[in-house]
Amino acid sequence: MANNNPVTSAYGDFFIPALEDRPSVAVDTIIFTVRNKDLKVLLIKRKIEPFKGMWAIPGGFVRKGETLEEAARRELREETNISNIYLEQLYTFGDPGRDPRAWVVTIAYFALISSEQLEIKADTDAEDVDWYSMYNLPLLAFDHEKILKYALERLRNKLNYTTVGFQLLPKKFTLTELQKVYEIILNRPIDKRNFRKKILSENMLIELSETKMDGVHRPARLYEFKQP
Amino acid sequence: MANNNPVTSAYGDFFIPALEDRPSVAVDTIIFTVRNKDLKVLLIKRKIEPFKGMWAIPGGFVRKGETLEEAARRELREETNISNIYLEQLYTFGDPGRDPRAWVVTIAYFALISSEQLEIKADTDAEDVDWYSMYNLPLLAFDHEKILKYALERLRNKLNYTTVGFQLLPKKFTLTELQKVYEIILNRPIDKRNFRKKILSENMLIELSETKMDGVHRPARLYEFKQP
DNA sequence: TCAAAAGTGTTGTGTGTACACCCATGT
DNA sequence: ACATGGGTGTACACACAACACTTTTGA
Repeated sequence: MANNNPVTSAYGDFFIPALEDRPSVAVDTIIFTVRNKDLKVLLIKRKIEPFKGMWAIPGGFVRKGETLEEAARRELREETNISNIYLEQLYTFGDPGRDPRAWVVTIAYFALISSEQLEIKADTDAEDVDWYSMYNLPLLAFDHEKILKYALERLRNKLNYTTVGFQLLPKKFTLTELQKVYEIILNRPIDKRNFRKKILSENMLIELSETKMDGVHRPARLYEFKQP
Repeated sequence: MANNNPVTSAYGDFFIPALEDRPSVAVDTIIFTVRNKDLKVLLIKRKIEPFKGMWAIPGGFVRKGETLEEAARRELREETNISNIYLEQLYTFGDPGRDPRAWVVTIAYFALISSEQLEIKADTDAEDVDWYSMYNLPLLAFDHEKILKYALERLRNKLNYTTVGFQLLPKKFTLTELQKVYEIILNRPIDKRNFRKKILSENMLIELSETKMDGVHRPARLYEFKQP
């Protein structure tokens, strides 16, 4: 195919770009969880240049025949043991210089997993994969710091008008546990009475008859999220 | 290069997909404007198969060395005469079947232009390019109906917590004109007193000393948006 | 009886909504 | 003087924020 291929409207006249004028397309997935009173993100340590020794968001190239979301879910299964988790498209990053080796357009997704689902796949080298606090990030490769900041912003916004918060908890949880998730993500204390009033007024929770003992004090009522 | 190329983590081991395993990457831009008491979108009539005779969102392939937004702005300049307009990334669509000819991943943008900027480029064939009401769309090619619906939803949401509404008006405008923009996009009537109270309380407007006469009635005060 | 977290109500403040009349203009 | 859209204020409902004490448990 000629090198100087005409590139014009995709849907008017259809001159598809020459093979060598196409970017590679990847998906990167920011995997959030809440553990140890901290908001954690899964990162992978780079063993090769560029950015050798720095940390990166897990990702991989999209394969022929896959939807973008399928690619993200496949990568997630490869990094962790879990399928069927909350996943949402975040933003697409395509600046030509963002990967010094090649032109890579990345569709970023973010995933939320609960502490009960939390289990890194055995066959990934423990040295290379780790959870980092969003409030204490290591040096990040590529434009990944920008991507993480954007993901956190989106997560915080979504907390206020959706039910994403429940995705970070096991099936049964106490209201205090839910409140802690909100406090950790928003990084500020929340009033207990106001929080309970608001959450319960939304009618998204089923009050169970069970309680949970967690130390030398009054047991806490357990709840379930209404639509699993 | 071998046909059976390993495809793995983009940022761990780096095996970039073979040239023939890469999608083409396009940007499509939904161009909104408000005119004739209607929310309009710019569409292009397809002259070839597939979807010949149906209408499509303007778009084109991203070129080497461009950012995604630059590609969207370049396409916009090619379709219309205007640069320097409001542009925002919407969502990325990449289902393998969405274009029957080839694997095309499209990053959708949406643009807002004011009626004073509104001018379709002379060299585009008038038969093929037209403004359509969002409330009375023609048959759309590809997955473009889905994309337009998503864009409208985003625009409506943004109206409530941002200042995007001003992008659809000329520099100087009356409060009634601004209210009409809101009513047309949200597709419902708004109370005049409440609307004015809310808009003015946001302190985003400069009250000019000029007024605008528009018929046989009291002239209306003109305003400007604070940060152009 | 003590420590520790669970659980519970009231009040003030701000925001959204409903609603009706006078004003300035040209004919 | 009349038709037309411009311009204005008040009252109610609801959401959010501030704030302190009692309950249940195990040691």
